[in-house]
Order: sequence, then C-alpha cells, then structure tokens
Amino acid sequence: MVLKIYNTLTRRKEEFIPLKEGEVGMYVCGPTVYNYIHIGNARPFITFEVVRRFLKFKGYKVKYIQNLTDIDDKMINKAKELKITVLELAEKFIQEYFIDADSLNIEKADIHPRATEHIKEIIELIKGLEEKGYAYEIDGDVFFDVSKFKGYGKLSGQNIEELKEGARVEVDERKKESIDFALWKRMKEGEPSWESPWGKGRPGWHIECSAMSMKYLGKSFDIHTGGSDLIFPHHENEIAQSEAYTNQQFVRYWMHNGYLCLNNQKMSKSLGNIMKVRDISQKYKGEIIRYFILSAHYRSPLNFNEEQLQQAESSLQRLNNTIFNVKHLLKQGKFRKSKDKNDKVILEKRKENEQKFIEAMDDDFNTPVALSWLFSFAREVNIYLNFPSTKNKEVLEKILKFYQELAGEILGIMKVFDQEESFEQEIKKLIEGREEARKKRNWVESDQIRDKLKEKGILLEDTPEGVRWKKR
RNA sequence: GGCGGCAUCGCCAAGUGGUAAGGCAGAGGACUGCAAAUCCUUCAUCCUCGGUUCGAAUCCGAGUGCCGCCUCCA
Repeated sequence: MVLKIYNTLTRRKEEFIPLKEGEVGMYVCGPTVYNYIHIGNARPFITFEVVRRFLKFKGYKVKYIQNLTDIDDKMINKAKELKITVLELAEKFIQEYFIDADSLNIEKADIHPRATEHIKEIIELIKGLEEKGYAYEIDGDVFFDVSKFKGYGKLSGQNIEELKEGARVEVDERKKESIDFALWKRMKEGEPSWESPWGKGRPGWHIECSAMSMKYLGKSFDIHTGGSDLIFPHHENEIAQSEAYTNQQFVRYWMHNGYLCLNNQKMSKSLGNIMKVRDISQKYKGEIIRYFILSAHYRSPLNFNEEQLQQAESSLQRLNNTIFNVKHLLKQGKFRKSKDKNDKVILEKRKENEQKFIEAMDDDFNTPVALSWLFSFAREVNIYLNFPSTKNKEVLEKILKFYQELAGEILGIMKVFDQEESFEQEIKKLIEGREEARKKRNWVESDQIRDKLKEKGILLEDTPEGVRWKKR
C-alpha cells in the first residue's frame, strides 16, 4: 500500500517517495520558548509526531528535527518584562515545554536545535545570499531581495504585486520593496547580539529554520511541517532563502495542520483565547488529549471545548474496557491449548481491521477513520469474550498486541501494558469479604463493601470468571 | 482588495459521482441478586436555490453563514 500525503506546495495528495529509499528527513517548526504552550500549539506537535510514528511503523528510518526558537522579539520583550536574561527565559521554558510534551506522550525529536546555538551557520547562509546578490545590507540590517527570487509565492499562492498592495504593516522605508524581509537585525541597546560581518546583531526569524534544517537534513529533504499560519510568510521565506542559496529544491512535501479554535476563533496568544496544556493536563490524561486532537483530520479546523474532552474520555474508555477485560482473562490463567472456530474468526478480524487501519493512515493520515477501525475491532473482541468458553492464550495476547501497536505505538492514545494495578492488600481483603457476604446472599453488606471501594476509586465487576476490579 | 478553508444526526466526525463509517449522548431489550462491563435493536439524506448526470452530500453556478492568511502567531 502506498502512503499519500497532501502537499501544500502542489495542493494535491501525492504518493510519498522519499529522497533516499527507506529513509525520511523531517523538520517540524517547534515552539518559541517564551511561555507555556497552549493546546493550539500542541496540535501540530501531536499530529506530526504521529506522522513520524507511522512512518517508523512502515519501516522508514526517520530523522526527526524540531527546533526551539530561543531568540526573537517575543523572547526579548518577555525577558524584559520578567527582568531576566533571554537565556534564562529560554532555559526555563524549554524545560517547561518538555514537561508538557511529556504529559502528551510526545516523544523527543532526534535533535532539538536552538537558534542561538547556530549563529555561525546562520551567518554563513546570509553571507552566501549576499554574495549571490539575493541580499542587501543597510546600516547593519540585512534584507532578502524578494524581487531576485523567481517563484516567490509558490507555496502560499500569492503573487508579488498583490502582496505589495496588501501590505498593511508599517514598512521600513529603507527596504527596496515592502515585502523584502529581514535576514539579520542590527543590535539594539540592551538586546542580545552576536558579532557578524555586518556588525553586532541577531538573526531574523525565518533564517534559523533554513540554517538548521539544512544543517541536519541536507540541502534538500523530505518533509517540513507546521501550522497553517506559518505558510505565509514563514515557510514562503524559508523556501526563498534556501533555494536561492542552494539552487535546488528545499523541501519535497510541505504539511500544514488546521487551526485549533476556541469558540470558533483561532486560538492564539495575541487574541488571548488560549488554554494551556499545563492546565488541561491536570484534569485529562495525555491519551485523552491526543484522542481529542486525532479525532478530526489534521487539516480540518478543530474546535476546543471541554465537552469534547469528556466525549473523548468516554470513547477511550470503551477501548480501554475491552483490553482490560482481555487482560482479566489472561490473569485468570485458564487457557485452552487448541484453537476453535471463534479463535480463528477473531484472528481473521484482527487482520482485517489492522489492514483497514493502515489504509486509513496511508490516506494522508486519516486518523478519524483509523480510529473507527479500533472501535470496530473492539466490538468483535467483546463478542468473542462474551462467548462462554475457555480462551486460547495466544489469541488473547494477539488482541492486546493489536491495540499495543496501533493505538499505543502509532497513535499514542493507549497504554496497553503499562497499567500495572498494584494489588493493595487492603483492597484485596475487602473484595474477599464481599465474596463471603455474597455467598451468604447478604446483599446489603456486599453492596456496602462495593460502595466503600467505589469511594476509593475502585470499581467492581462480577463476571462468570470471578470478580474484576479496576481503578477510577 | 488578493489568496484559502469550512457548513453532514442533540454533540464530535468520516465520506469528494452510485444511493449516508465510527464515537459520545438518548430510547427499548438481553445478561446480573442489584450493578458494572458487554451484546442486540433503534436513532440523519447531508446550509439554501438553480444546473450537469440514468444517478450528487459528493461536480458546476449563484446565494447565505462562519473562519483563516496577507502583520508576531502552531
């Protein structure tokens, strides 16, 4: 089966063919570390991490780079506000970022390069552009000359003339054209700066991603991703800088996710309508938040509200119940060696559902459809479990493996083998006491014990194979 | 002004020409001492109006509503 990816550059779904067979180079625009991330920031991080996980599942060796922007206007302003250095600010929020990412089961990238640690590469790049005539310096500022780069606007579908007319920002009068953008910014009093051929200063925003992505992935690489708001100008400018410099295609597949909205408005720090990951994760597990994000296709807009999270929790509960019930049977330890018709049927269903799941993911990472096959299989498993017969151990394990691989390793929405319920002695005793009472048909006492356990967050379920208990 | 997206059951959300996946919530039933979990049954004709077609949620046109980018922004 072939993987198809929607490429912003061509506005079409295309078959994914990596530059080098079996290997994928991927660059993800990461956070600017001046504050806690919000759930809107988390959307691309989760989405594209799933892309990475799925590529790995398909057997690709993936090199995954996510940058940390640790120098720009926002960093400088925030540091001033807090009366600390930009470096101190960066250190703090890089740590906080990883705490949040961890709470969302987001695995670390292979490399998390920081802009301030790549000043040398950035200067090199700007120097090259200047030599080739794509950049010009004015009083210590260096700008990219957009008019020199043919193809400017190919990613965002803008044409240069329209952009010039549409410019609504106050324009730096020294620039040749309003759409020229800064590669290097002259130092201002009290701001961090680095030595350069143009005097002291700091890099512009777009140049860091060009410098770092090419350093780690090569002049031309496979996948570059980010939120849709980065298409213009950020990624458009990255293309211009990089391709002007190397004379070859910068990125083959551009992927952009839709916005996450709050009350149908784009969640953004400047609007102030944000929900911090830190706050949400106090109340909802990472798996639930991931489920919520993955329940819509990544390119669609997604509206955030708490009801959605609660629905996600209930939905996920259904899947967890199923694997929980399978694990209960495994713990009972009574198995049959041979396989009967039911065993064969469920193994067949397992294969079918796995294929459907992969098919959905192959179709531009259609996670909502992929999820539906997880539910479809859960129903089959529940029917299988309901059938009154001793089960085959290998079959039960294969069912768990299905969820471990697809829901666990690829989507990161379940922890199949991770829920080690420590069997506290006290609980065990209470359950035994209740069994005694039930044998005597003393329902009042047995219900009291069950209620008592419920208060402790332990739920009891009576089954033909004995009492089953779980937390929450 | 330029470029782009969205509108499908109470809620979420797939489906891009062949007669509406899945989940949450709801209703009825089975199982249970009662529950829980589970199973079975049930639950929409796709914003409006025109058009193309044997056939459209899906294509075209015109509307309506909402959102985004063009400026820092995931």
